[in-house]
Amino acid sequence: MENKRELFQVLTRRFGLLNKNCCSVGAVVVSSVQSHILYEIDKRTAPSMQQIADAVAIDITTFSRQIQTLIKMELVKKNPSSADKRVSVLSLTVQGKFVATTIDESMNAYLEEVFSHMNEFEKDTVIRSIKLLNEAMSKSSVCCTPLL
Amino acid sequence: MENKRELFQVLTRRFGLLNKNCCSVGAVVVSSVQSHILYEIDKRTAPSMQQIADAVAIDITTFSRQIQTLIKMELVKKNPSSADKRVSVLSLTVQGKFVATTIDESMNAYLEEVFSHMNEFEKDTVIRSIKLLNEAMSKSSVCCTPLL
DNA sequence: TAAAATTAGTTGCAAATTGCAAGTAATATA
DNA sequence: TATATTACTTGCAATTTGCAACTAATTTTA
Repeated sequence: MENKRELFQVLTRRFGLLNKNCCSVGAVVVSSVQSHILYEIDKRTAPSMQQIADAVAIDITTFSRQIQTLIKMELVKKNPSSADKRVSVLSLTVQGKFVATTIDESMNAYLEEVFSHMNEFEKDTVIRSIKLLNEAMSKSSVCCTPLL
Repeated sequence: MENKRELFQVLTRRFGLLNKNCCSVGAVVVSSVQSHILYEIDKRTAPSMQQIADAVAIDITTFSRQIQTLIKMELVKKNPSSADKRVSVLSLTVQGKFVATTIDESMNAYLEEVFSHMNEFEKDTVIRSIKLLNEAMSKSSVCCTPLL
């Protein structure tokens, strides 16, 4: 029975690092939180602030300010919803879409490179395992409530 | 061929969250970076500042200040090395050791809980996959240098 | 249907975190 | 012995963070 935490500690650190370094596209430099935000906006249709804030699991006040920054950078647009005037609908600008896509491509390229060190069988196994893990984590009662 | 990035994005977000919430032990609250630092100090014998800073991949100046904070919190001690007077040797205080151990236990407990949603075979497969992934990532030429 | 409660989002702090540039002191190199 | 390198620290200055307290819109409820 090996030390599971060690394994995950290393893995998450690597991904943290990767996220940190992923995020400049030409002259545009986005932080890793910002890249997550772009990613989630891109994935959804007409999402609200709260939806994205929940998806990336950051405080709504922090999120509000991050969006302000992204708007200044002309990567994101914010429009009042006609259905509910409290709600702001988020979308990517053309540039934002480009940045999101470029980051996505480079991340996938990186993952391809990583997987190139494995044979087909290993590759499949690893992918399936990550899926299993994600499912198990979402079922877990412990995650994301204070642990102690 | 599914979207690998999506899989990893979700996984790392979950672990990020977990790390965020992991880290209060009684009255002592440590940030996730600080818990990584404690973890790495605990793992090594008589490590230097630079060694730990490299291990957790943070800037040495930021690290220097984080250590100052941890010393004020009485979780870490710093002693000049007798072999090389430039070097500071780090160690955990009794309290620091306690905090590190408690966090480690709660993380492992969480992981056990997550794995409890799987059968033995799946469990083994997932663990083996994480190992494979870590190895592949360490072989990668792309990781941790600017991607674009 | 008017008052009360909830929801979405924004600001004002104040603290913590970050990294670059420039420093000191100790050691290694030429 | 002079020069470079290494280990670490400090001075900024910018960014990021979260809590509390706010506005405005919508729902609930009595």
